Amino acid sequence: MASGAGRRRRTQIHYVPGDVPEVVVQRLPLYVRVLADFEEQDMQVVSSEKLGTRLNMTPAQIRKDLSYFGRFGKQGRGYNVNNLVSTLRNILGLDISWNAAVLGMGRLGRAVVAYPGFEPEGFRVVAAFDNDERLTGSEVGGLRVQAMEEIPSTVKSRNIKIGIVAVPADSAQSVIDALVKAGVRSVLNYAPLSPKVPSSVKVRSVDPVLALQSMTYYLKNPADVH
Amino acid sequence: MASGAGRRRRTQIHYVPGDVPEVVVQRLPLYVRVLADFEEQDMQVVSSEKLGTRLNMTPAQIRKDLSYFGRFGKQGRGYNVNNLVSTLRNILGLDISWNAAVLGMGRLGRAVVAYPGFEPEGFRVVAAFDNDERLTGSEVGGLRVQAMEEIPSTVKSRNIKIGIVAVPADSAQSVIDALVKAGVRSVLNYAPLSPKVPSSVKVRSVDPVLALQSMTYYLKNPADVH
DNA sequence: GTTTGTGAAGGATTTCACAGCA
DNA sequence: TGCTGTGAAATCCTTCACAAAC
Repeated sequence: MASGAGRRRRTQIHYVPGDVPEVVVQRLPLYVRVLADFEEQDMQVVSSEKLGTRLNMTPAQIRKDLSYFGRFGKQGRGYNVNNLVSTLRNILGLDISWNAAVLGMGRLGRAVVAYPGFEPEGFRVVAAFDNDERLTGSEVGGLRVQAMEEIPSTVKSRNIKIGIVAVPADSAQSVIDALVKAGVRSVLNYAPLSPKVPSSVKVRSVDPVLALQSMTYYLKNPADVH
Repeated sequence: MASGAGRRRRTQIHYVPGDVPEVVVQRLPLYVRVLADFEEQDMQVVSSEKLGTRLNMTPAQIRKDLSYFGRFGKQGRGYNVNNLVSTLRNILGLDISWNAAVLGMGRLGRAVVAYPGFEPEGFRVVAAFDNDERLTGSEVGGLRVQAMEEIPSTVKSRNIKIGIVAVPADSAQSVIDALVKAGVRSVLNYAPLSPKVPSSVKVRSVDPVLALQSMTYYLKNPADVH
């Protein structure tokens, strides 16, 4: 122990996970995304002002968000792009890759398996499940489709930490229950329902229809100001 | 004027759109969804308690949300399922159908055009756009792929109110600018960026990668309590 | 007895504004 | 001078708790 003496130690200190508001955690990936873009453009340093402009957020919010995790900036200069992006990736666990299973091999599940956007971000779809016996045993995107009964063993053997649920609404809860029982604590849910999970499990739902249905309110009631 | 005398008039009164918090509007479609399900099961009446159980929300929040729009319940009984679902549909503008255009005919855009979940909810994809000349003129899901230059005229002639953006990140902003210029005020964005739009325009982004990237935080830092 | 609708309280999140540092 | 980090203030959102209604 007795950590590094070096020069001035400035970064990496505090951050007690439990103290960080969930909204803040949900914004961190946005920061990572623009920072990665700035990095690609060989930008060395960036201010909260510039990040805010790019993300349509106030600079104060960005500074406050980052302050939950440490002190990463330099007064008068801003943030070192490379440092900040790699620190945030580390905080979020994006510096390692995560194995996921896709549940449901219908139209949507197949699209998810074929989706090329996960792999480059470190998410690997390593298993595919479906309850239809006409599908189990067949291949989808290089994966053998397995029966749901195999969830517990495969989750363990393949070190699966994330379940991506693409089954119909009426079977989603039972599939999620099975995932949770098998130890999965992160669920990306494409089914149109609000699943019940223990508080130790995170669910994020992706639902374009819900998104549309709240926008029509504003189409119907054009706000005078907003 | 001098509105209905009848018996007691209870419902449908107030609601000044500008006063309703956006979070509340975003939850209304959730209520519509469960109510529609209850309706299908021939349930006549439902309490905020039951709705809350189904949605993992407190009954108080549901009652408060609904109270922004009127007084729809009966003390001691609850809400009439049929009434409430149709009132909420009306408030949200879900009692009419909306025309949408899909922009970008790559893998994702094609999937969106083929997606069977929009039509039954009253969202019609009536136009498809792409800038690649090898695609324009061809057919995708029964739609002729049009060049982006045709956005203004087609938005008007086909009464398009919603743009669904499925182009790469680097062309998304310009496509959205074109939509906005053409009068579109609702954008469903699949591209990985935070687009800039005037405050009169609503954007909702669908991004499974962002959703995953914030869940890994909790995988990495299992909360003691939460 | 049950459940709504809602002021008031409480909690969470955002923004302000400025001391302090580069 | 320029910009961060952060307490304090302001705003926003949720929950409480209870009178009123059925």
